[in-house]
Amino acid sequence: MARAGVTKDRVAEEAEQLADEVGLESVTLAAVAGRLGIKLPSLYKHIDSLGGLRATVGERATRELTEVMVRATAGKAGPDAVSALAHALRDWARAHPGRYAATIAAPRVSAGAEPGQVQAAEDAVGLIFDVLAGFGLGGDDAVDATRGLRAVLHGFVALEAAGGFGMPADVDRSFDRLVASYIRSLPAY
Amino acid sequence: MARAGVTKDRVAEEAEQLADEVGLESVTLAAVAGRLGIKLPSLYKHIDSLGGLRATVGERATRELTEVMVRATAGKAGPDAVSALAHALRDWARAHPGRYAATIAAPRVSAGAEPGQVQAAEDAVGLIFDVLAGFGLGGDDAVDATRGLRAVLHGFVALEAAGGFGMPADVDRSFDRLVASYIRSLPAY
DNA sequence: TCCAAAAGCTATTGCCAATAGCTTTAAAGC
DNA sequence: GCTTTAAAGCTATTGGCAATAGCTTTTGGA
Repeated sequence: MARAGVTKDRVAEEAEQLADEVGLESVTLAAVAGRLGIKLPSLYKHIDSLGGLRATVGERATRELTEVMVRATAGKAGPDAVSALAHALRDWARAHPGRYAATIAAPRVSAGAEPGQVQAAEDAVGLIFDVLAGFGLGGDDAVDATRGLRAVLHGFVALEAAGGFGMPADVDRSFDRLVASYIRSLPAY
Repeated sequence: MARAGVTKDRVAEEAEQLADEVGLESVTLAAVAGRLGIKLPSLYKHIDSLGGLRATVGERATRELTEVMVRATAGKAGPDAVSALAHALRDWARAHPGRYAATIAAPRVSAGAEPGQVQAAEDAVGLIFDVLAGFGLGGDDAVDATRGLRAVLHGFVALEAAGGFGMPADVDRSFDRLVASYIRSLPAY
């Protein structure tokens, strides 16, 4: 009965949606199969393993996030571009928490990472690098600044997602000020 | 045969060591029990559940990290204190990756968090708050600056632990510059 | 010395990932 | 239009794990 019409992409899409709903760690193959209307073992006609599916989700999510940031920074430069990239990343991460988590867990280059995954991660970092290029940074300075921005953005988003910030004060404002503060520091790199 | 001499603290210690060795997510009750020389079901005489054990590890790790940061900042103030706190946190996180991960996953105040866990998390944040107090910050400014420092530190440490930084450039230097950059931005808060 | 609570055990259940091997569908070739 | 075959589904099974039930043994205090 080969008629459920399941494809690798549909499996990945369902896994992504589920990850956003219940958390990346709580995605089970049984639940993904159930959503697709097939039984768990049938999934193995489309994936290698749970780990492989997670890696696929990570790569797709990384490409999606990169695309979102590219659009957000199009036609902008300097502080405007950095600010737009920062807010685009946070907005997307809040809308897609499971996908976002997959982008961080993904680039395990140490283990046997697929070329596509590595490329996707490099493209994402490359975009940040390019956006910072307008500040006249070169060599190690640019590397340090890129790492700094990635740290600032991931740290804030991850703590926010983990419920690490108490209710009271305005979290949006805290983010705005952190990003603005980072941008002001760029000429010093 | 009540003679293995297992206590709640010993269970937590073994879970912590295992978390540092294989990762927090890969800690199984079977492995913890094996290390203690007892069978898995016997563990339930000392813990409530796997989730409860993870919460206990998180609380203990938060207290340990706070203590490390307190010692590192003792007798220091201003930029020196912030820098010492930052480096103490990163050093401890690199030495104890599983424990560190537990400190972030822990403070799920939204769900039913134990009072002890909430207190431990508040103490840790309180220390950062106090260290930043020397910069003349008050009210929301202090909250924003505290969130900013937490984001910077967690982001860098988490990306580093995930293998997010490619091999080449000196990671220590990137961290030093990010922390210095943050400290320079403090008067502007 | 006794006895009751603490701490261990075996057995069992249910969920999950993964594999083996069978069946059915559907498309491609004739 | 018929046949063949690969793809895509299925059931059955295994092994690991968390969790619970219920029994046994130890051991410290009355």
